[in-house]
Amino acid sequence: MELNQHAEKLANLTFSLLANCQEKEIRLAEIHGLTQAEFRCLRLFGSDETVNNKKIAERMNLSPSRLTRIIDGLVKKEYILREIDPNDRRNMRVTLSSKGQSLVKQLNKAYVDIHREILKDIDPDQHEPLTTALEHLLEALEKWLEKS
Amino acid sequence: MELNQHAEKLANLTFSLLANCQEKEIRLAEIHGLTQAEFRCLRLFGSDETVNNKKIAERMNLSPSRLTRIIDGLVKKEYILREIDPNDRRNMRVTLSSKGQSLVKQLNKAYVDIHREILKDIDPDQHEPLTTALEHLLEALEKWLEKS
DNA sequence: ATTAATAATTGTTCTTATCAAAAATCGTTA
DNA sequence: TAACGATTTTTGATAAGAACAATTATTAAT
Repeated sequence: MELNQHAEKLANLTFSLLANCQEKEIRLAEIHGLTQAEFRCLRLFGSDETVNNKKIAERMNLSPSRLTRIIDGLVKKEYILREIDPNDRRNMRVTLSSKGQSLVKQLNKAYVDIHREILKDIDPDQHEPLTTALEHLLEALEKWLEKS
Repeated sequence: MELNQHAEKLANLTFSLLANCQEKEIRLAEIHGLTQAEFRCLRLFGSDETVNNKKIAERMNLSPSRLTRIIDGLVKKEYILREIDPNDRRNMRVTLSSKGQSLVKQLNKAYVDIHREILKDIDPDQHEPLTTALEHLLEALEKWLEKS
């Protein structure tokens, strides 16, 4: 009864949130002259991390071949560097260029700024419960995805 | 200080939630033999609503021409009916077939079921704060999108 | 009665993404 | 050490997703 109503409300909320978050990502990517895929790819880089093509593909849930082209674009735009891994010449060592690093830093900052603005519209007493509840939600969601 | 940390945490959370929710939608669509677009389209139908092509396109943030093809698919799969609006013969009256209605009902039920399962993993005391906080988050997000 | 405006469709084109095949390299084992 | 199998990336072909422009059918307005 209570549970059902909350479940229903939660379902509608996540549905709307999903749509709005997607819209937000599109806007942010546009602002920086990147495609959504490029934006997501950069966003998944730790600022001074070195990974190979396949790892990124797994993180992004895309095929390696798709990743090759996305990285092609980011290399052409000079946001990332791609060189053969000397330890295993089958691998590509993909890293952020300095230009890429500063953009990622800027993107992360903008991303956090937006959420700070959003938090400003919410009663500070609710900040803590909001984040912890969302953590639980994420955890539960991941668990559901695993078993299905 | 406090605000910054919460903003950062919230940014990471919504980022991960977005990815997981997208994955969840993909899974659900697959289960029912629908494309993501078709799934989203059906999900946007009130169970006994009648709308025209353009309205749906606006709701889904897609072009009318794209919508024509999506609806083509759903008509072929016999989930919806499409007929000329007698009041204004330029319009198409798009409605759910009985088959479509039961599917939508089923989809909604499954959607709520998932969230009920998720809520089961969360302390009941947190259900109320979670939903209200999410409502605020959604509101604030919409406000941000409007002004940008 | 003609012109302007609106809704849907069709054809074309671009982007996004996958798959299969090829090329390069590595590890293992006969 | 030569050969075979496995792995990583890339390339080419192809399918699906989406937008845009042009077309058709209809309505509204002057």
